[in-house]
Amino acid sequence: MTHVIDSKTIQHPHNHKSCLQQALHVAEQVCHQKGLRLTPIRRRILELICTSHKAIGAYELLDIFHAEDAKAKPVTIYRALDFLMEAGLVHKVESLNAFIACLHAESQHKSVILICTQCHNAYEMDAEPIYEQLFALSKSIQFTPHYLTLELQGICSHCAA
Amino acid sequence: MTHVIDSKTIQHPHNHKSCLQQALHVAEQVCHQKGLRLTPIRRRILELICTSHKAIGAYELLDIFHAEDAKAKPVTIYRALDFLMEAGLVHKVESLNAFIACLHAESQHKSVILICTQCHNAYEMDAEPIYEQLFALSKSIQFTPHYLTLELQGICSHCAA
DNA sequence: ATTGTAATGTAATAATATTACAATTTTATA
DNA sequence: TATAAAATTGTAATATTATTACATTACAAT
Repeated sequence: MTHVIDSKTIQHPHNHKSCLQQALHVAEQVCHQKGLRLTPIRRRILELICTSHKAIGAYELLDIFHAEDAKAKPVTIYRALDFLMEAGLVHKVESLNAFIACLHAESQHKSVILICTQCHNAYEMDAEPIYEQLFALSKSIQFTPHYLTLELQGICSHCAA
Repeated sequence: MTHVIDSKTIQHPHNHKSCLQQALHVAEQVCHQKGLRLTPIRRRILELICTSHKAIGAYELLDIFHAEDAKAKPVTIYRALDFLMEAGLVHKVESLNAFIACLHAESQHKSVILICTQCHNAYEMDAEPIYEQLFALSKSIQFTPHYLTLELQGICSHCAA
């Protein structure tokens, strides 16, 4: 598998096609199980997000999708994103105002998002113990926890090497 | 101390004036120590942020500040915010695109921001052990950690009661 | 006093996200 | 199968958040 490399868009070696297949397969299953409709637009937006290992912005998605479907408008993308996030298939990276696919959508969502500030790749790592501790800590001061935003910026192993 | 209460702006009892004095005093110290200039604009913006226990948006700040200084433009606010964040006096709440004053600016910044989704108050709680664990965890997979975004949404004790 | 640096003024615009309402498609069921 | 209800998509407009570029002023160091 070859990768296009430039200063702004570094792709580390990775079997991209299979992780896309895997993600879409899981998405189908999750939606079927939850009685949700993974329509062509929604499926395609998910595909586009999966195809990038960087967090991708709504208007980047729009640029790509609009080339395939001239009717697409900002709200087309945001609706699809809302659906995909609601379904747990996509996460918003708040510190980037951008979106990543959730590669373990079928199970828990107690993860930290690792963001490389050099190559801009972003990926999730399980962090359930962190959630447990923070939730416990917050309950100890009578704060009822609902949703945790947990994003770590740094330099990934590929870029450090 | 009396408080104005409405459905959108709940103020829990709190000695606001003293925490404002305290924050400004610390800000002066921090800036002096670091050789930074807390100009009137910067000081006033910090004051406005401190005066709210909710995270406050840049354009909310602009509305208030513009009434006092008709020359104020968006970039006036963003410059002051950049300075205050750089100085460690203010934090951006990424999940709200809004800003809070750091009430322990003189010491460490390893905290979690607790955001009440009912009254919208936001405050920091020390979470150093969480930082240590996450940093250790990320290093164990050769990810070099630089900056952590840690924000917990939920219901505060006042609102739960 | 002079000069370099930092801060502010001013205008324009970019980037991100939402609202409102109409049209169409899908689903459920009469 | 006809049809009503619900969900999805189309379309336009606009709101919200943030930045860039360049001119001017104030400050600090010599």
